[in-house]
Amino acid sequence: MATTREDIVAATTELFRSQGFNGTSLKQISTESGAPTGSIYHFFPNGKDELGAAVITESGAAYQSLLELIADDATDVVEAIGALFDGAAAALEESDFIDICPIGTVAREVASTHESLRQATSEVFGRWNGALSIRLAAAGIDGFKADELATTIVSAIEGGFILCRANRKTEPLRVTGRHMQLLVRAALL
Amino acid sequence: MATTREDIVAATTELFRSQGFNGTSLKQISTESGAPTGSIYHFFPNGKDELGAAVITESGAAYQSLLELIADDATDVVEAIGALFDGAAAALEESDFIDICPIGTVAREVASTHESLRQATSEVFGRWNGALSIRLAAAGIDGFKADELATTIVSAIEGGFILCRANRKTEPLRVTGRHMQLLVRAALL
DNA sequence: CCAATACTAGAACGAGCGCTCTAGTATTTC
DNA sequence: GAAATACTAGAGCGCTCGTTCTAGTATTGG
Repeated sequence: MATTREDIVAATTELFRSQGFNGTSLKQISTESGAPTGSIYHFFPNGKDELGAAVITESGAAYQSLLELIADDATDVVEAIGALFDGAAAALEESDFIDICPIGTVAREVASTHESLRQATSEVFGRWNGALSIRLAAAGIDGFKADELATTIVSAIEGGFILCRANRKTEPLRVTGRHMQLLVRAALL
Repeated sequence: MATTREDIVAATTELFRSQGFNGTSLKQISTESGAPTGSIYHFFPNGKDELGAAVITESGAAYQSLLELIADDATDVVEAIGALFDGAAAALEESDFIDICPIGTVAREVASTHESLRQATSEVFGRWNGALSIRLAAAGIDGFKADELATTIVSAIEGGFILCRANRKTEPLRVTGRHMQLLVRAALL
């Protein structure tokens, strides 16, 4: 059984996915989560900004766990990259192209206007980069190259979400994933 | 001398870059463009949605011209890709990380809620893809492969903007650009 | 069992939203 | 030069925004 706080964060995460930060109102969050305004302000006294930061940090950690699960399940790092992009594409299709990463959306919207949120997104991306980088390095890629490759892979996933959502097609993520596999394979030689 | 309509579109484009669609109010657009509300509704009778679509279509065309200029200025297609990403990175830094592509931001925000805007973003991305694809094919890459590569390149640019903006660093775009050059070079062999 | 704390509940606030409307001034067209 | 059209100007509409506030109910600790 989920706590009220978890309900609020979960509902907000879902709303951020399809409408972003500015497009989501506290009224909607209250309705979708079943928690009244008072509860939202009880758990997040600084209001929407604080709730937004929690959504970014916590959903960022959840994505990272998923990423690590996928990676450690694959037989090699090249297969892992493919599974990552194909998994994202499948989730997107299943949700009628709603289920994109909310962090990239919020980063674009508010990086210039809400410094605390910008920092939260930056930290999450940094951690993803680290998780990917470590696994690429473990597969035999030089540390610096691994870090650069991880940066490109995160960029490609986030950009892939944009094209998939705009076109209502999963091809961009799948195609981009295959190109990322190619880059990793080349770095392994 | 710019027309009032051009002033409105230009001001809105600039505001979308830093705050997105939902984060930008008509009041701000009026103030920044110098045009009163009446003028905005004179040129865009269907209001904010119609203005938003115009911003996407017109700034999309402007970016495409820039892309073609850069591409046709370069000695080869690999150099062109590098110039594209480095140019984007430089513009970003010069503008204190505000000057990202507004189209990717709007696509993520409103693709599920404003069908007309989603279509506008899809068309723009399609045209960019075409412009890139033609040039990759002209350099000797098989047509289908060229199209796929173009998709990945557009994804990578848009995703690169996210990481750069979140981290307030230009490295992600530059690193990603070098990786794209690598992919193109590999496809040319 | 009672006091303190945690949490729920939602009405109400001022501010700002997108949009409409009326009235005005330029500019064109015949 | 008169009539029609194009555009400017901004006050004001109903509504929703994020936030605050008061009052209530559970839950906990001594």
